[in-house]
Amino acid sequence: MNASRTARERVRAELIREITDIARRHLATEGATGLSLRAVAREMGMVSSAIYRYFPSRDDLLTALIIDGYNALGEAVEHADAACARDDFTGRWLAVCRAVRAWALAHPHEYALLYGSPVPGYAAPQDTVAPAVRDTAVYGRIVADAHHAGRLTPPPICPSPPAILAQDAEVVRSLMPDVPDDVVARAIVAWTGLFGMVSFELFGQFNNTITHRAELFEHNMACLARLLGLPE
Amino acid sequence: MNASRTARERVRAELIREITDIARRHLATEGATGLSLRAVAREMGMVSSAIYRYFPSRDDLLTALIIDGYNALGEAVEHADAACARDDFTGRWLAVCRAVRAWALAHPHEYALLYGSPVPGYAAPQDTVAPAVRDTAVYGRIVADAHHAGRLTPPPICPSPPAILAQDAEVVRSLMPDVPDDVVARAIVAWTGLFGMVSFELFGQFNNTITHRAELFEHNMACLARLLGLPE
DNA sequence: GCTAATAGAGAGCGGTGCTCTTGACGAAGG
DNA sequence: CCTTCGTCAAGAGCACCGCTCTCTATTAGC
Repeated sequence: MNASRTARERVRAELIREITDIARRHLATEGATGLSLRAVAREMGMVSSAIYRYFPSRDDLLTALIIDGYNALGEAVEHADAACARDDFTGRWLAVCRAVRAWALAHPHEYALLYGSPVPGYAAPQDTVAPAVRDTAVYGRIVADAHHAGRLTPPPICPSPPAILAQDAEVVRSLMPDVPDDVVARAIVAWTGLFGMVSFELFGQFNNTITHRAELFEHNMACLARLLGLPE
Repeated sequence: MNASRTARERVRAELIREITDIARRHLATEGATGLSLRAVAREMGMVSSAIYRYFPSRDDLLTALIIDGYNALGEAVEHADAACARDDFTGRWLAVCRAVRAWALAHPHEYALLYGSPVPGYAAPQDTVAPAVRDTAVYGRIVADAHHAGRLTPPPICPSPPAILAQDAEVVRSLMPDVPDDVVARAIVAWTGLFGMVSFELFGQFNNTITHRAELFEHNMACLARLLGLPE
């Protein structure tokens, strides 16, 4: 009875898995707007209406892919960080940067889904927020570790953040505990700088201009590391 | 004969203008994927097939909107820069940053079209590249002006760029003449940082985290100014 | 074994981009 | 002046989309 129930559940889970797999493949080749429930159903030998037994709408399928994407990126970032010596904070930051860029280049459409223009009419449900910060959590840990090890020497060039940002810093501190406001602010600069760089490359802003993208990326991330206060 | 020909051309130009106006309004409310030729035609009291006399495909209409968007953003940036004292280089940089952010917040869907995920299957034709660098050209002038005025003091924290980037720097130098490679590299860091920040805010990455976005933006752009070497 | 839940199939609605054909109109040339 | 030719709006139609509804067959649980 329990076994039989799980039997049905199992085939259902298997079908859901197959749907998302096919959908992810379609996403990778055609992009988000080219993802169609009917095409997925066709490839599964199903009639289109049957898909709705498993995903009540196209947006729900998209949500599943988004969550998968955040988790895949987060996992890649976690692995990259884990492969570094714990006290090599600059190395950990650079490893995270490279992991983000590599994953984005390998999965451009998924990256666009996560960090590109939001799909109109689509509101990210609450289930996405936890996977969405997996990569940021790794980054926050690096910043916090470096700070607590006394290896984060703020460059003298940055102004100190206005007092009003203290509230927001408090929220961000859940990812990088016990770090002062100015470090939080610089951490945001570096983090947005990383994704600005990756997005520019991936979304075509470097076309006809930058050819040595890996080298430029490496150099720019080193610059941001210095701005963040990481040692050389 | 010439007058009559221009008469026909005139009504044609007027219709094209009306189509793009309506399309831009639809784009602003529904976003790029919600832009439909049929809806535009409906609003014009035309039958959908008639639109194809003026825009051979949906992508061509999109291209027109993209060019308009680049020009609108470029114009906003040019005006913001022009309103500053020529030798207030930091002020000019900050004015450009604020102009980009303000325009993006006012036209989120157009910004997404320009700097968000590329529309799948859409390749930007060559006509878009000139308008696309209007804002960057303004930025390049600021950097070059500051450098030649001797007001660009490179912070000691940045590594110098690898020699291989010299080729790409040569291309970038068409926008900021006679500027050394290391300045070019830092200029790219700041520029991608600006758009990374705007994109994060606009694409929802700051949801549930950052509330004082204008203040954070201001502070971060000041940080990037210092990284760039601009005076306080 | 019977009942109730579940899954798939099919038809259908309104929408999309795009193509092709048809008929009307206006401008240019004999 | 009249004809010819290019332009344009219109309509029908194709293949696709998301999504809903109904009907039937299967299956699980009592």
